[in-house]
Amino acid sequence: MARSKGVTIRDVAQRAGVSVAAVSMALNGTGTLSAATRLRVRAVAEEMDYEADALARGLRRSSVGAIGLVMRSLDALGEYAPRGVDVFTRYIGAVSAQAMDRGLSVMLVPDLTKRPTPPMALSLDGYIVTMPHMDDPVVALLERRGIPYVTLGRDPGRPDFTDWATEDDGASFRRIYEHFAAAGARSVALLRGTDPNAWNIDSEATYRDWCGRAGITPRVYRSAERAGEEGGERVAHTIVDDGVPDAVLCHTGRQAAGVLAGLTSRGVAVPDRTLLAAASDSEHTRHSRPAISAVELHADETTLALLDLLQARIAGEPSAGPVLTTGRFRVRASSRRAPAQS
Amino acid sequence: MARSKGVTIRDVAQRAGVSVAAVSMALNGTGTLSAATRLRVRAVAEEMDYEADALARGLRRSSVGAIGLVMRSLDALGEYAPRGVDVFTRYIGAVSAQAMDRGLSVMLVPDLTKRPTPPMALSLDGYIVTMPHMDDPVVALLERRGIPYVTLGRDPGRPDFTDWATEDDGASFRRIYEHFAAAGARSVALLRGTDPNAWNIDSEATYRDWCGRAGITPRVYRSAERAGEEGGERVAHTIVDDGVPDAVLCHTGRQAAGVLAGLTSRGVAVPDRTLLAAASDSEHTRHSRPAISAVELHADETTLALLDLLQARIAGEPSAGPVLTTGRFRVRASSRRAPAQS
DNA sequence: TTGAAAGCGCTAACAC
DNA sequence: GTGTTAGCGCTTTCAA
Repeated sequence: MARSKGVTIRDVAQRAGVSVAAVSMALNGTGTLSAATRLRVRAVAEEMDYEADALARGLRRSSVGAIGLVMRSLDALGEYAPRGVDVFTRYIGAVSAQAMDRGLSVMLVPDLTKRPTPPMALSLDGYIVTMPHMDDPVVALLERRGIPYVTLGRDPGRPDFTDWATEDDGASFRRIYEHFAAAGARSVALLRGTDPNAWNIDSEATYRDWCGRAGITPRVYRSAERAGEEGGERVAHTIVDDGVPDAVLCHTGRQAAGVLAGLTSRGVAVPDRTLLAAASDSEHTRHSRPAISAVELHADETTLALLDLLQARIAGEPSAGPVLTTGRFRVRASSRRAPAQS
Repeated sequence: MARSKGVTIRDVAQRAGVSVAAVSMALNGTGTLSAATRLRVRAVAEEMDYEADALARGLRRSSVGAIGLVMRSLDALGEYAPRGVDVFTRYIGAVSAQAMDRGLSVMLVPDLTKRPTPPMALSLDGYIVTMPHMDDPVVALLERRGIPYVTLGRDPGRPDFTDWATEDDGASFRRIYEHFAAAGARSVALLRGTDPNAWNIDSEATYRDWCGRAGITPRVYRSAERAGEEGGERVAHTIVDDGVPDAVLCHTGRQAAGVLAGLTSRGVAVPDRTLLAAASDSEHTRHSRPAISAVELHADETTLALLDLLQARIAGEPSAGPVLTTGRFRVRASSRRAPAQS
């Protein structure tokens, strides 16, 4: 339907009085054609508003000028547009925009292993997989099919895989702990998610490591990402029951907002009694009262690296990864001792 | 490359001991096949992890299960990831997410008329074009090629075209003017953008109409969208030179942030002396001091309508458009007489 | 320097 | 019921 009115290579050939092969060569700059024919064919093609069909071309070349983006965190969430959570859409936007600048189109694809498989999924030139899980089936599928891919965040199950980039979460987390410590916090609790990705796994490790150095007893809580604010709120009660810590760090903005609500409802003042921060930003962290300190996303640098890595992979060049970019912790009222407006 | 390892329909046919046609029929549920063969073929296909090549399939069917999204505002901006402006990425996210739920993939495509044309662009099943311009070449191209499309925001040059949806901007603008008036504003200036799209054109008309009814002399200023905050700041000076109005409404968040800066630098206090609001939200409106009142984007409802319209168009059904969804004006400190924290 | 022809993997007539 | 075959629009040998 979409391609019904298309001018084909045959039409051009006929009009130019040459063979289809000549047209193909002329337009792709391949083969040995006289400059004259080449020029004439190009003129005719231009005039006829001819545009090679990407499908047919891809069928031969097996390259369609488009890459896929699959966001595992959203797949896990079971919801592709969670309210107020904008980190994901920002990644999508950043990737799409930068890919465009390279002449690549980006297709957002849901969990590749779920049926029915999105039609074009297996025909794309390559993939960016965000936050792959331990033994991620999507990664396995890509691997099995020989489709080039890179990941945002390392693949926790494959330390040897180097085609990944991420913001330096370890550094961000440490900065937050130090910020807490500087404000006098002695006990710090961590609320992490349950997706088995590097983000959760490595961050807990960073936390335990830091606790070890600081001589603090680790207190790790968990709440599924999909439980959102409610999950955070539930955990807040447990935290209070276990004894109010001086500071709480939550992985997601939604969790942090829930924890804030929970703590407040139990009479625990933030930031006066307990400091609060989130390791990823969202509408929730920005608009809570008090606003919640968080690591702000600056996707551009990371997605740039990812595209570089992916293009190298597609071209069959050796990996230059992994790439770590800097995260930026933004201090807001929730972790400032002298409360200020957001 | 990407498709190198692929199992083809022939492999399946051979293994199942049937013809390729039988496999095609079995998997697509078409033709007349005995239940037995159908089942057996399916089993074999499953076992071999066979997945039909979308390219080859599309070549025959001319339908690839993917739609394009082209954002004219970003094309005009010349920059696909403007800092702090998240309305666009939110649209992208919303569309992608909802399309996924319908088994459609979304491909973000830059200006279709610019060379080189994104390879897959002309092979997609349909398009969503956001904010088409007057005599938009992208729309013309789609039209010429017979590719179904719908638009976010009406096509200003074609009043008869009905396949569009948008938030009810007219209502939003009127609500803002009334909000201004209720706060005692007598003179209201408008700062609009220069892209020749419905958003700019209709909003100015709404403004002039409202001024007429309210007996206010219209004061329309313009600043190119791509001029961003700087543009807004420049205009602020002109506005002050022309005489400080009681209120200023800016089309974009970036413009509003610039106007705020400009007014402030000239000693005009917001909101004490002059009220300020923006007709579209962004990081700037949310994080300025004072925070700027703005129409918050709730893309879901609108994108839902757009997808409905597009699917109808693709299916060749009659148009059910246009669709108007409700915008939501969020009052913040910049337009509240008793200043409060953001 | 050019053209003819063989497919890429698939679907849909049309035979058997 | 099932298989054969003719393409979809393109690229790419291989001959001419």
